[in-house]
Amino acid sequence: MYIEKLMKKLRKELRSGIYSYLVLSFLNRNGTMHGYAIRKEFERISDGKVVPSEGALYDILKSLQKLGLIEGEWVEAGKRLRKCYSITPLGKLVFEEMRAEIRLLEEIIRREVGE
Amino acid sequence: MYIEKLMKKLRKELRSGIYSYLVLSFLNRNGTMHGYAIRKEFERISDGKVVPSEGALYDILKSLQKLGLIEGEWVEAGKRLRKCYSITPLGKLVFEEMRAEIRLLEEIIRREVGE
DNA sequence: TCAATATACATCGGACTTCGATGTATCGAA
DNA sequence: TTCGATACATCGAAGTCCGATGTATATTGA
Repeated sequence: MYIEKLMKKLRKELRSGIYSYLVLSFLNRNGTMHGYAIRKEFERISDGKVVPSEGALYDILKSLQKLGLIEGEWVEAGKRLRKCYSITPLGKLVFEEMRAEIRLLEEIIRREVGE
Repeated sequence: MYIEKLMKKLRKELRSGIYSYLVLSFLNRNGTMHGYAIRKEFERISDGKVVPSEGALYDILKSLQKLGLIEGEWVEAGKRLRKCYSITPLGKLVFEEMRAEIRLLEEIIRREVGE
């Protein structure tokens, strides 16, 4: 159905940016996590409703790393190598700034749309 | 400064989608508006803090029109032609759906980050 | 035992976004 | 008459998320 596809597209747009924010928040709270665990955390906190695709998540992780907001490190887990991420001091700073930005947007939406 | 540029980029991401949502909201509330007026409305309701660039706004308008959420019509204003937009029935429907999606995201952020 | 499922990482092309720069043109006011 | 506000639009750049695809190990239950 047309409206289904439409909403999928618009949902995607609305979520853009919020994914990065939540990743920073998870790492800020939990210390260190690997990609798969981060994805599980999205599932957990949103009841499976707000979960980036695997491809998207690794893009986000790569991007945040490139920006210096998180750090990745290869860690042995049994015979398997896992890439574990943690937030940097800059990441913590930026997280707080993003928080302020989100509050601003919430405020504007509340004023505009009501409730 | 690095963090300035960083925040600019991240702000942009966070705002993605919300612009479309607010345009629909303006048209839903005001009936008919032209592009420039929509931009002024962004300035008004956000104290100049959340305003898409001109390029971005016309892209958004074009996109919403293509999706069938708004309609554009050329109207004479003195000797000048203005393109006036209004929301379609589909647009109203989608606006409500987006509202639900935004509430969901707000709820998740509130649960995750607190307050 | 062995087959399915879950865990875990990553890349690629496609479709799409916002932005800044640029261009055109009209209007009102100093 | 010149400047700034009004008003529209397009373009390339950089970056987004997604779905598909690929690789490989661990676990579980039939």
